[in-house]
Amino acid sequence: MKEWKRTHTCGELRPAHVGQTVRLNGWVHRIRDLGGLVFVDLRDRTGLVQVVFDPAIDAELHRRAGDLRVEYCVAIAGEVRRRRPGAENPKLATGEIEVFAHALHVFSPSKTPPFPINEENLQVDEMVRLKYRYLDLRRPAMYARLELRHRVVKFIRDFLSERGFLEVETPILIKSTPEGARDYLVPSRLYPGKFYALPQSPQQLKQLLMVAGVERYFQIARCFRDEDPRADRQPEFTQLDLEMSFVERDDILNLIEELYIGIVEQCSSKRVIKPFPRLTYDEAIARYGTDKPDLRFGMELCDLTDALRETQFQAFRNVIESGGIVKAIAIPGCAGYSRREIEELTEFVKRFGAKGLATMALTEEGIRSPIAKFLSEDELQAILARTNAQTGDLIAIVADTPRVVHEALGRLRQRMGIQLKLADPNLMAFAWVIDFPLFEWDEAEGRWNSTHHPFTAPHEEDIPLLDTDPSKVRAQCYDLVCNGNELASGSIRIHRRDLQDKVFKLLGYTDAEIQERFGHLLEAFEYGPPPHGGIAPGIDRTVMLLTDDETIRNVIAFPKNTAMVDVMFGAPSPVSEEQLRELHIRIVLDEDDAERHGARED
RNA sequence: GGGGCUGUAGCUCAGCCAGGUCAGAGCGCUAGCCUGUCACGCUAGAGGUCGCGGGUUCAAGUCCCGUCAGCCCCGCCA
Repeated sequence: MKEWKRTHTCGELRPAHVGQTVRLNGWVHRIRDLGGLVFVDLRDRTGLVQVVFDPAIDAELHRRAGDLRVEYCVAIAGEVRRRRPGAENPKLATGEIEVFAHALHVFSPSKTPPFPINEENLQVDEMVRLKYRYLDLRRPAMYARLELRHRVVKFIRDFLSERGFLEVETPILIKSTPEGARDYLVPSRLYPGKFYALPQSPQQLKQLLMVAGVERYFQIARCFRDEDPRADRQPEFTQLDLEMSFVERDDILNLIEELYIGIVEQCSSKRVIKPFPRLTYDEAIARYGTDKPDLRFGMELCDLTDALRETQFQAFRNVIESGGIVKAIAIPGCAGYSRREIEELTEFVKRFGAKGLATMALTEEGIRSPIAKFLSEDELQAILARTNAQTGDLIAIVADTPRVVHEALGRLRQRMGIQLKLADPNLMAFAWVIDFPLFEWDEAEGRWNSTHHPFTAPHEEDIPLLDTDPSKVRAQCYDLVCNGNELASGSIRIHRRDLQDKVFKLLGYTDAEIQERFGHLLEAFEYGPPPHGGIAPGIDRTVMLLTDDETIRNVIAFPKNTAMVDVMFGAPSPVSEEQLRELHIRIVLDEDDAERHGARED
């Protein structure tokens, strides 16, 4: 290696280097063999440079260059020369110069890669990319993602360090507390029949750090949740976990707002809207039908309930009389939608519980609508006025319970915003959503659930409602949303033992359960816990938004696929009898499982 | 647990909806030619159990059933 060690990187060479003899290390990106002259684009992580093999310099070397193949890992030594006039390549940062090789060393040859490394815009089957992830990551676009992620995390570390935060590591092997998502379990060898769990988040640990007097904590924390995957989810993912003592909500909101403005402005070329709008949960639901609205476009939900209270259209009237609501959105420019296209939208909203979708197309010739004949002129005018629809728009109306109406129209709004390209891809439209309800009623279980988590503090003035109407208690919690994604979630925590007990009781925990699951935290809270609160932004999603990726997998170096399989390593995999014996574990498969997956290593 | 889409050469795809020259294209690969290319060019060639199994038919990438795999979504994600 020593005599071939590089003096320069490929991407840094400029006309200023002309005349210098340089050594370069890298991979053969592309070869153009003209017979009498061989051009090789040499690539390292900094970029590309053109190397020329000229028989006039060394005939034998020129011959050997002809044997090079793509992705060979090589060193070359040569002289930097300015390119002859007209031969410059403005597409390359190094395009004004080239390196005339006088020596070549092949560190290692390469088989032909299973997919092209040198084609930027080729969409390759993700299964193949994941299997050969080390080759996928060689592609400059993928390296750029790793690099961006590094810069984002470094910015976070610097930003918080400057503000007095301490980065503290918390354990990966902790205790299973069967709240929320399914835990990943790790069997204990020393304690037969007992298990550790991987943290879904360091939630309780960071609160204990506040009791410990750390005051300002953060961690780039790996979290594990055994739930079914999605494009924006992985079984393990990374959060910026953060907690502060002696603060109130706005201290955290202001800090994170400044942090995210910094991330976007320092690490990307996207725009942010400052300051971040703040919406209450109720407002977000009412206007956008979701608690994670995409604010890059309008198309807000309009309430038609009042205007249609006396309507003769039974479908609406029945809904309203039984306590439901009627809302609408005006979808711009879609008045020309065919029956088939409208039918497709109807199917879409039905997936979210709507019984149907009423539409009114505002064409040049007037209103085209299957329901117009059931509505009075006043009612039609009210709908037009409230939706502020213009000629050419398609008004989409859903009548149902508030929950269904908001879900269906909220999803339709988001989908159409993207489909109609109303959302500026260069804009990061952040917003805070605040004042979530502390509890939500769980129909299936017939009890209250925490909207955020059971340590979330209620608003002071709402505490009396805990005894009278828990559904009306607002939580001191907050979500950071951006472009229709939830990026972060946090809250001011309960630090009073009596209040915490009261909340646990409301959630239906018995004293024994409270003791078993939260005893350690509650005991700590008997030793002078400070008022505290925190937040946990998702790092993967943050980076994914900055890179415009459709999936979180693209910003994770070694992700799992949607079957939760690591196709490069082949994990999960069977383990040996010996390993199982040590862990006191016996595999019990039912017949279907046994047929589909062997769980033992033979 | 449920739904949708996809599966043809190493890669990206056409062919399927009207079953019968349907084993095809581009890129890549191999060989030859080529001294200013930069997606080099030109010539020739190799390469496919059309995901797998079954069925219908004289005949199946093509139609039917099942199954596997991938992606997306619903449920789930305190």
